[in-house]
Amino acid sequence: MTTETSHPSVAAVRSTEEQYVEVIGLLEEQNSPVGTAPIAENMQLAMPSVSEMLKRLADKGLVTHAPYEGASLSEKGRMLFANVIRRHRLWEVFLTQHLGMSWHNVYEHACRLEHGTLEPVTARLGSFLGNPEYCPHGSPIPGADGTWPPSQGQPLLEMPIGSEYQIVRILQENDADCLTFLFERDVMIGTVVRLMDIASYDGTVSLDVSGKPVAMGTRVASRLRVTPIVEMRGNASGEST
Amino acid sequence: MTTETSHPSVAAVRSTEEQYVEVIGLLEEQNSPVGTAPIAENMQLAMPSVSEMLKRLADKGLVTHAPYEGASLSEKGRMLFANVIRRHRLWEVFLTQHLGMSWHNVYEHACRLEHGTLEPVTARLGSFLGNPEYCPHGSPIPGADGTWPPSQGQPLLEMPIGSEYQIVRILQENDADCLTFLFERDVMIGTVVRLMDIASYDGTVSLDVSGKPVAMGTRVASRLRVTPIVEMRGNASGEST
DNA sequence: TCAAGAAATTAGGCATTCCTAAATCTCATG
DNA sequence: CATGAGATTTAGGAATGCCTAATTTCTTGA
Repeated sequence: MTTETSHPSVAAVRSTEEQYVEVIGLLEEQNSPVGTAPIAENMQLAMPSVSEMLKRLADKGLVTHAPYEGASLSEKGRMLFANVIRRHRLWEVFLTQHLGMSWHNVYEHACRLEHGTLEPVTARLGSFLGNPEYCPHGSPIPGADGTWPPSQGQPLLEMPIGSEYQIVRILQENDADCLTFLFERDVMIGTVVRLMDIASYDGTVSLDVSGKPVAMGTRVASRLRVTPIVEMRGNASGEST
Repeated sequence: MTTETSHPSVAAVRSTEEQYVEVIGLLEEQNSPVGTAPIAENMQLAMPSVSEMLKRLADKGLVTHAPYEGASLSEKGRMLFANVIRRHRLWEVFLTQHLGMSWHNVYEHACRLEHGTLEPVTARLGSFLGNPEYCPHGSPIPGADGTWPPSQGQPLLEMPIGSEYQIVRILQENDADCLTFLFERDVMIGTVVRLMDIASYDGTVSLDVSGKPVAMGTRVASRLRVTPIVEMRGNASGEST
């Protein structure tokens, strides 16, 4: 903190590095440290490319990385991560709320915009949007100071069968195919679903989405985060469209 | 037009190439073809870097370039140019009108955003902004089809002395120092100025900006484009702030 | 315990895009 | 028409960031 940069987005941080930090940070939310393979798969790169870059990120102090043991974001890396995610998710909010784009395909566009967004624009974009705390997929948006709003929702698969829940978050928002799958079945943030069954054989999950049956595998279902809905007789709640 | 891309922003056009095309296109508005030196100066690069890239842009069919004779955008290059400028200036409008940024420093930010903006976002951003025809510096914004609105204004220096004019365009909006110079003297789009004098000795231009005298050299003054104001007695017109 | 097999790294290359230094071309002018 | 200044290109090299192929390390089950 001597003559160092105060805003990670401004200084000598290459756009490629930001992308790596973003992916590593997101993967680390699932399990840490992150191996080379998941990063390579996520970024559609060959493993040696990732291996090499991890070394360079470690040199820059953005990650800690002992060979054969995966990578974790350093303190500096986590600060950059929060900043990148903030930019990313603010753009997602802009793209959906103001440009009318659909939540299931804004990830890629936000990804492209985030790396060209310097701090003055980030700050003003935040104000313009009303400093939202959650992105269109329900994930938290770090504040300008790097603090995270609480994560919302509990895993749908851990909830008792038979009750109704409102979807408040869909994880792994960078998996476009998964989001499209859900989008086409009207499963999105705010949707009220009733958990009908989790098949003991292969784990297939059956939902009722405002009267329509929807089935999905555990891989998809495990990404849904919900809050319980208080059951009211005679009114199945009114947030379907 | 066989299996080619229809939108230049999407396909195999590198962001670096877009920047070169943008600079070449802008410089070509002053005089064509454009030499290696002005490009290098504008992009803050060494001349061999430009020379080499011009060869590569020529290979890609974006410019025509015979050695020692400067470069001009090809048809394909002009299409890309219009598209890049469209994205650039739409972002400038967004940054000033919606994020409240000042017209004199949005160029750089728009420059960073433009290269990450794919067609769906460009189209929706255009609609969101009401498909404006002019950027905050008064330059025309090409439409989605690549057609340009007419250029506005006439050179201030070609106007008769003593009359009032409204500034409708400031050229070379990528020259931040020049824009700041003007900004600090309240000379901007919409400002009404009276042309007081053009010194025959060194060409220094004297203006009256709502009662305040403002002097500037020809290099700056030659970038101002104005429309005449019909003189009305007893009302010096009311657009100063 | 030990040998697949999976995961990760090293080795060696390539494309992009920049640089400095040196050579070359153009053009105005004496 | 020769020449020197200035513009431009060529030559040679470096950093980034990706690749394939080969090697090394880790893990796990027989």
